[in-house]
Amino acid sequence: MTLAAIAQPPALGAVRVPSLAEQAADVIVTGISSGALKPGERLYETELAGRLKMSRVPLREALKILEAQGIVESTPHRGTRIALFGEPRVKQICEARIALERLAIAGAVPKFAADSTLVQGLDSIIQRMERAALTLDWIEVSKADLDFHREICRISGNEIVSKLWESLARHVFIVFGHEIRDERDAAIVGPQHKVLRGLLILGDMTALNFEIERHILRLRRR
Amino acid sequence: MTLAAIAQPPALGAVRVPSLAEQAADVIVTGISSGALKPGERLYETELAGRLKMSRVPLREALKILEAQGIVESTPHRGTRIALFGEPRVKQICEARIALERLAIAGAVPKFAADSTLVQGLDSIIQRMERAALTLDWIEVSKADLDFHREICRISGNEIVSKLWESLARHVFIVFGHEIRDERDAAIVGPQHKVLRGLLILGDMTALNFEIERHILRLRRR
DNA sequence: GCTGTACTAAATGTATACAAAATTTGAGTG
DNA sequence: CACTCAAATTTTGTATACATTTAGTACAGC
Repeated sequence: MTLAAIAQPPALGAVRVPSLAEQAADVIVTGISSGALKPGERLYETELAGRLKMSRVPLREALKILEAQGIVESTPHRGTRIALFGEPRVKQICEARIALERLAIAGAVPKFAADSTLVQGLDSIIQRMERAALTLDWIEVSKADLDFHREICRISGNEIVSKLWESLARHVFIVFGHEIRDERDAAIVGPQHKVLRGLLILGDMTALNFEIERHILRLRRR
Repeated sequence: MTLAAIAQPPALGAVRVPSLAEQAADVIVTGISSGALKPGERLYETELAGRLKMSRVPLREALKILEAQGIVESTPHRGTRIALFGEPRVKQICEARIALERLAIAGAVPKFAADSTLVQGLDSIIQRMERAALTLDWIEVSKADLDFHREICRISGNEIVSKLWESLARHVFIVFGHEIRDERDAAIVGPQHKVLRGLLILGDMTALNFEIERHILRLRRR
């Protein structure tokens, strides 16, 4: 075995250059979130590839990823459509999110107890979130929000939960994009996450199980 | 809008001809489950495509799907490897499965109460399972097992849960493949699912939440 | 006038070919 | 003999081109 093969993590701090397929998937999801692409809309491979300045091959790979995640639906020889994001779907996303995040939190709590430096990751994300909230940059707020919860999944060490979260996060990002938010929301988005942060350190699972549900459902009751 | 576009479900009873990418994904998963492909093993696109008698394009699409589902891991320009399925991973899969299936069950119970013909789907799957168990055809038993739980997800009407289940089911299928089972297991696999079937009709959520955990964890304590 | 069918066009599914990146190999040097 | 550097090989990433299937359309038959 060679030395390079042992150093599995790519240089540890290496700049991950995502493939065109991953980039395309992100652009499509961002497009749906921003409203440029509408739920139910059909995606023509040739046209979309042209707009994204790439060939059909990486675009198709992106569509396969998004299909596996439930963002788009495709039937053989009949094309690909963006999934619908109606009220029932949003409810389902929230339900799944609650279940998944409870798992992540349960796994993360002992890690926070064992290593007190772990909160720093959350803190810097909250900072980023609050900075973005000041300028009402909701896209950046949403990304930081998702990063916050992604970080909890990562810390939990549960790779299955992390993977499922990646699917769900794209749905949530799209739902976030369709929400209408104002200055009042900007004021509370930071404190909301600080509550979770505090409870994670305390390790009070009862309170966490209650609070994470409230945290996720807060969006829907407006 | 055309008529064909309204009849969204492709002919309702049409034989879904899966694309080569989907076929390839299934073959790879089956290969991991059967031991032909080993966890940690690197997958060379050209070689694998040759063995599956297809070109690299659909194979790569398959790998993107499997990567999104966490079955394989790939880093740009450095290839794709089969994920490791150690003891912690199996535990994580079971945990996620319990959380997900509880959601599916909660959604399915009212549907069973509203339409008494829905159980027939479960019954025919159990029949299939028991027939396969008689000949100790564990691959078919596993597939029927997964179909049973997939059917619950479908009946729940929760498409998010269904989608996440599709990811998880492949992990479970691989874990099933690594289990060693004998005649005694063949005798209990049917009754086990009949217990769930009965509780689903009764609609006793407390018992279901308890039983589904026992059902899933049974594998691990051996 | 309506139904059914053959034909045309377009979009998807797949294969081949080329470009870029990384690992491996080996020669040269300290 | 170990180490460094660079060429060569391998492998992945992407683009172009071809085949297959489906949807749309016009026309003939009833």
